[in-house]
Amino acid sequence: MRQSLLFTKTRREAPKDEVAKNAQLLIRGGYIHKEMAGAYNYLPLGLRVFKKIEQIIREEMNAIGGQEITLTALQDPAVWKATGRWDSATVDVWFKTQLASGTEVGLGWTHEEPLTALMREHISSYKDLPRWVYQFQTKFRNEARAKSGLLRTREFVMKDMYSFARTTEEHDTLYEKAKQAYFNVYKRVGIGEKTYITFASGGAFSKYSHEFQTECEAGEDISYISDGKRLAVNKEVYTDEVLQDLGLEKGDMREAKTIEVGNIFSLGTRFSDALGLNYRAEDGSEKSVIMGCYGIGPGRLMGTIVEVLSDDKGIVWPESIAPFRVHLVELGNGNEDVGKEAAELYRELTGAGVEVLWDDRDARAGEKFADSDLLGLPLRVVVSEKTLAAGSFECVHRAGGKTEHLSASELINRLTPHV
RNA sequence: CGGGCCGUCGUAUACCGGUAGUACGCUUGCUUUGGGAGCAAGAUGACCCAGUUCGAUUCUGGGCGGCCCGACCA
Repeated sequence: MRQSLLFTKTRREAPKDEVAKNAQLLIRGGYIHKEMAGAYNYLPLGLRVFKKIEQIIREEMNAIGGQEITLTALQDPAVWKATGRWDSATVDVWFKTQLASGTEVGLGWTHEEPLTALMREHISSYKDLPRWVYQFQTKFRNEARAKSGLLRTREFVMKDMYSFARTTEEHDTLYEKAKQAYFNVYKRVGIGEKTYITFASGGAFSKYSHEFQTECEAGEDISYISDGKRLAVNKEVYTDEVLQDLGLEKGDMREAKTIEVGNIFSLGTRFSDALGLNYRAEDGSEKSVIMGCYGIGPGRLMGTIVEVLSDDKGIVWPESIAPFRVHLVELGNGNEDVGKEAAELYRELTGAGVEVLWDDRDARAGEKFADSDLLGLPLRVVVSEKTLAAGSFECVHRAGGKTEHLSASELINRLTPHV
């Protein structure tokens, strides 16, 4: 797309009320806009990144058999009362409101209850299991303190998946598959190396839950990482007993700040029993469905990626989630030939299926380069009188800064898959 | 939820109990053109409500909003 038509603009300075690096850079780049504390709007560039992250997650969930749905944000208190999670003393993040009639409703902060109730209509036999269901849906959580930009907000989209199994053994195989799918997601969005599966409190339903924690100074959590075994233990359960249970030695663990980028739980029959989600087994007996839940917030993931990968000049997007792969920077200074060359290259690249942001603005080189660094697209291709004279384009990789001089065909060859 | 700090053009900042200044951005013109240009001319601002005062953006109180530390965080 032509940058001159993009309605968002970059800013030289970050707003004073944002301290978190992810919020500062994303706001300066025009990716997001803060609506209020803990609530951010996604602007064109930010939405493109968000959608790409969402799509990667979607592909990985589909790969293990997930079926996508969308549940409502408006929640009927009845199902929550059945599980004891309607009371605000028990769950302090509820946003509650009323219908015009005075009937109380809640804004969903998670969806075990409504989905479990819904599945009663569709699961009645062992033949109906196992199943995976997931959604990308807006959650509302009345956090006492929103903070750290996209890392902790009051309104956010979450991919929440739920598994339904016949037995704990079957559940365990589903759970392991989900773990692998999650690893795939972190790897594909560029933070695989810094993300560790982490043992955390299992709550009332099982001994442990698993978190995916990404090592980062901006993190709210403290984890103890075993580099040798590539796993971690959340500080909340870091005891001698747990270490022994997991076969870990205190001396092999190092402390680090981490961001929780995913969390998966075994739910057992906590919800199926409370809401009556049962199935008829082969022997005719009535049994409870064994459930699991699996969450990732694409927005928090986006914030984490900015925290982990950006440098002092701006954002550094991995190719898989960059809003565009190529930043075509035209330094024309009114030279018509440069403009023509840029237009031609833009046509060729987009024709080859490469996403290009074309900086066709009437601005000086310094400003364009600074903006380009800030926006952080993976490859900057400069077209100018210089490159015209040289007969090749200057291509600079945002990550690492490597510069190459390539012809149009070499560039297209590089950017498109070979058949 | 406890504690602290803060609220001034679009953004970032300054000063002041008596005409609110600067930088970037924006508009117009000229020059400039490979790392956030220069000159000239413009437009745009005190969160809300009360109180003190001849006069409040400034002082006091309350409200609303924001950030930070802590607590909390299926």
